[in-house]
Amino acid sequence: MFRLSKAAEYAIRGILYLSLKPEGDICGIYEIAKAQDIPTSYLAKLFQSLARKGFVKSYRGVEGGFILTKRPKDISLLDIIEAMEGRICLNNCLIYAGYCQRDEVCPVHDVWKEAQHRLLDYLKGCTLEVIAKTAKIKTERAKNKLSPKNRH
Amino acid sequence: MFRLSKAAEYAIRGILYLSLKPEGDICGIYEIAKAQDIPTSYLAKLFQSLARKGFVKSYRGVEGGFILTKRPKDISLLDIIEAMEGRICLNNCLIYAGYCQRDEVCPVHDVWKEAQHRLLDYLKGCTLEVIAKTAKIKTERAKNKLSPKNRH
DNA sequence: TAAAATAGGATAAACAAGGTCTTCAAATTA
DNA sequence: TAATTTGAAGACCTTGTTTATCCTATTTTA
Repeated sequence: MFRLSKAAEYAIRGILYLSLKPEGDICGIYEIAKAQDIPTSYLAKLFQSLARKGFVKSYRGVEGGFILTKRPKDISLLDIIEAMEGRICLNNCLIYAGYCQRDEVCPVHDVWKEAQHRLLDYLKGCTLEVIAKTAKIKTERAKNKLSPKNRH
Repeated sequence: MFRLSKAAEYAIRGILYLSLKPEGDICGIYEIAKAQDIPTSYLAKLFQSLARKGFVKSYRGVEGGFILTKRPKDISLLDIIEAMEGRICLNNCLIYAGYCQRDEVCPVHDVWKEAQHRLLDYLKGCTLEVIAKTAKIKTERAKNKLSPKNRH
């Protein structure tokens, strides 16, 4: 199935939330989880791995939490996805050059190669900075809708 | 994980093989499986489902087998993939309009929408006819390599 | 009758999504 | 300075789903 795992989805949302905070703000896992409606203990685990991979820095103890270690313009969706799921690979024949024995005969191989290239290219261009701009517009639009009835 | 299932992969190769046969040729599952190096009984099951979905027609009994029921230019990779895996959905928020409650606030939603659109568009354009052309070139190139020293 | 599709169940392995519990580090307080 | 508290780190566990097969009958028809 061609679907993003929840792990990657949560990681993206979590990091995006961090990136929208004032720079240098240490932010606890509970706050992020609450704000993004993600199971806290699960998100904690994901952030541990994000810390090991250098996306965030962790602070233990009272007032501990996480901060972003890169600038939003230097983090793309592709970066986060690959950190959580490993390299994107639309088909087995693309695992690595030479993996697929049918490579030189199989005409479908090239199709996947091209499809993957296009997808990666697009996701690479989607940095947190770019997304944050959309976010601003969206939340403002949502605010304007703050008439009586309004669920989170 | 973002990967095509073997079921879809096998189905694509199987149908592609059929499409390269002279039109109207009934072709047994064993031949296809052998030629494409796919477990026979597994491919049999896949072709049953492809028959139910109208891609191929089955003939039972001695000399039975399958034929293609559509023209190669009317079958796209997307058709086959969706037949085997259901609709492509890069992220949960795209399951159907309204499924994702975060839809109007989530800035990542639009990215996935666009990415999915691009992928679908590309796969839709990859018909068996188009692929068959590449196939011809590839097999000829492979044949020419039958001289002593010639790697890639 | 023998070859071949049909129908389906059984399976093991991998993966996804989450939870629990203990340990470690930092800050606060007594 | 020692104890307490807060919160991340890390290891392990559970449960359900999906994948990829295999296998065994049961038709069908040349």
